[in-house]
Amino acid sequence: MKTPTITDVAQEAGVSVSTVSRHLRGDRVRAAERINSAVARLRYRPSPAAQSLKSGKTGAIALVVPDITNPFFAAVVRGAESITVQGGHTIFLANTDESDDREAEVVEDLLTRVDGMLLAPASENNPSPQRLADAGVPTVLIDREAPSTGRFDTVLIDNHGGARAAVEHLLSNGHERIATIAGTVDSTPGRFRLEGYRDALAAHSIELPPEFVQPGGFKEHGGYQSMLRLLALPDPPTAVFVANNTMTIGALRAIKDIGVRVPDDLSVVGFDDHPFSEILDPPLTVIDRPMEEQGALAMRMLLSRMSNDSSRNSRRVVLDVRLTERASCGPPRSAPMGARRKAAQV
Amino acid sequence: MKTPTITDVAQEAGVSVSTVSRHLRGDRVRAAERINSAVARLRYRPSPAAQSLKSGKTGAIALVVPDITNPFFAAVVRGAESITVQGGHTIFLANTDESDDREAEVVEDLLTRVDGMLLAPASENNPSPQRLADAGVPTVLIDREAPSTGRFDTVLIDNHGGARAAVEHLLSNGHERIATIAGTVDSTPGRFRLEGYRDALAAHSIELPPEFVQPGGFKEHGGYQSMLRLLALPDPPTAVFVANNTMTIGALRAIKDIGVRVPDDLSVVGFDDHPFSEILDPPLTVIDRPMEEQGALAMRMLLSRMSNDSSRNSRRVVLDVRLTERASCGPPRSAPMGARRKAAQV
DNA sequence: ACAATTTCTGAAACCGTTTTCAGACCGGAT
DNA sequence: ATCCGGTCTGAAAACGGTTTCAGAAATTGT
Repeated sequence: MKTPTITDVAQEAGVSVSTVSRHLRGDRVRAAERINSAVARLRYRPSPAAQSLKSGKTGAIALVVPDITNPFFAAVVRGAESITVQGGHTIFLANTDESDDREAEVVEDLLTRVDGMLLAPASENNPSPQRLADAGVPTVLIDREAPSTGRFDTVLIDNHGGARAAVEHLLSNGHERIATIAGTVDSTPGRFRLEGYRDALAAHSIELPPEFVQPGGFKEHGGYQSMLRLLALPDPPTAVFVANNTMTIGALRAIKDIGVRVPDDLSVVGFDDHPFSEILDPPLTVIDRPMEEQGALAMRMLLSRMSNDSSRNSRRVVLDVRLTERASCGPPRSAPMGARRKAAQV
Repeated sequence: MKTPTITDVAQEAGVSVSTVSRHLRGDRVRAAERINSAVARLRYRPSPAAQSLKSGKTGAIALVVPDITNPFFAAVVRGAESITVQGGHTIFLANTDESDDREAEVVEDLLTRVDGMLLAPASENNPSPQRLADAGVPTVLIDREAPSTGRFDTVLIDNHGGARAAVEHLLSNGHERIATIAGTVDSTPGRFRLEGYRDALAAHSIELPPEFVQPGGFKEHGGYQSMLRLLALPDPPTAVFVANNTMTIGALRAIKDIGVRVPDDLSVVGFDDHPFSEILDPPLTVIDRPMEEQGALAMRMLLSRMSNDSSRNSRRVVLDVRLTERASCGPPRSAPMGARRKAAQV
């Protein structure tokens, strides 16, 4: 009934604990057969607590994300897992709900239980990465940068370019009154996607009222509220760039509630694909990116950081994004004919 | 640079390790102040490995689910977390991808690292629960039963009743040619939802060809394939009950690809709500259930099982479901006028 | 002021493993 | 037969905490 220890195995096999231990770690040992059968008979499993006390290693890696519900992070998890299977590390997954406080708790707790951490910080002025650095826990940041940038390996995507491509796409459809529902501005993707939006408009010398930038906080409810506010504007936008997938769900719900038609009344581009994007009516045009690869790459960098000399310079990788065109964009209602024709050709 | 140990703290504070330990566990101690400041100065954190080696407890609880991407399980996680915050347990989340093999690995690995486990087994003939019982790990099953049923605390929902309600709803709309896209039949929800479907039809003395039951394996791709097959039938169904949310996404994609209209050509009822259900066109009618509550309840049962005498009889809780009516159901194309009128009244 | 009682303290044992250190054993060469 | 190098072995010392135990210090009562 009680969990068997290595001592029980040794006794059962008639050897010393040292011999059992050695056999289990792979050394040649004369009593190999007897030990094997003792292990099997007793259903012995070494205690991770004892092992990690001795070795200082835990055999685990933490993966901390702001929102597991988001298919993007789910894909990151899958990507990371696919790499780790061989490495023999257990993955501990944790959710912070886009909250700095929750993240601090989670990180503080996991700190001592893992050999390394993959972290997507809730915001950029978040102390967790610094805390991890102080504690000497190898860390790779995913999708979001840290205050003391440059000190951490980081796997980003081209947020600025993606946002810009989204807006350019709307511009090429003849839109000028283009609004955005932005994420949390103090997170990397939130900040850069907003900048990309602004730069694209600036490049075309388009100036818009400040209400055309609505904060949505990366959450569905925020997307809903923001879209309601945009549609309530006296002179509403003809197109909207929504800075992530969950906010897009909320935004579309608002659109549906109000009774606005897409793309006739309003064109929409989202950021990050989602299984539902294709079955919407109309199917959603989005900025897409290699999600699983982002997770896999981060895990590879972490493993390398954990095994190799950990003082090598940190790397900052930026992956490309691309526009997946579906049917949620068209010419604006009151567009000049030139733009209409151009859009029709696409 | 090296992680400080309790010995370092003791030295810094000028007391013995025992005193430090006692203070940290809450005993009254004279040098409390000095110890506190030493702890702060050294940034000391007790080693979980050492603690758990001594105590036999790990302070962690595992939560193993077949698919984190599924908003249902995401909600369960949230529900479970909301309970555990006070209890001071860390949650380790793990994903098995609906695979018995992967689950066996994960469970085997987590077995020794946690004090208790919340498990949603991939299938009913899965050895993991037995393994956990043998190892003496307190376990609560979520949403799915185990082979040696009755030996485990379990939190289920009324799958049979839900499926039956879904089919009754379609029947009351005048449908008779009602198909189903079933989940994995050797899992609890898969099995009972299929039975509920069959019993509802039997109660109305409706007999249907075997092709009207399509296996979808709870995955999106399966839902897609199944729906394609149903629509390719020489005499296709006028309504479909899809046994979970991810398969519904696939099914709707197939419907869209083929060009069938909902609900005009085909009525659809899904199982489990999803953020996207409302923004679909038409919005989806589904069987809904208290997801977070299911997770919270399971966690409460696990904590009680872990603290109280663990030999009390096991409990099996079944939560109610309810039909959330939206717009994806209508009378069949060729329905008799009576049914049309009846449906119109709703 | 002294004894009886209570509170606090440090030394040491222990949890289950890995690893170092001598030494036992083996086969082969002399 | 003896000595040698190389394998293989068990005893014992860690790893970093908690807990028991006995004794020291503080508190109380007289």
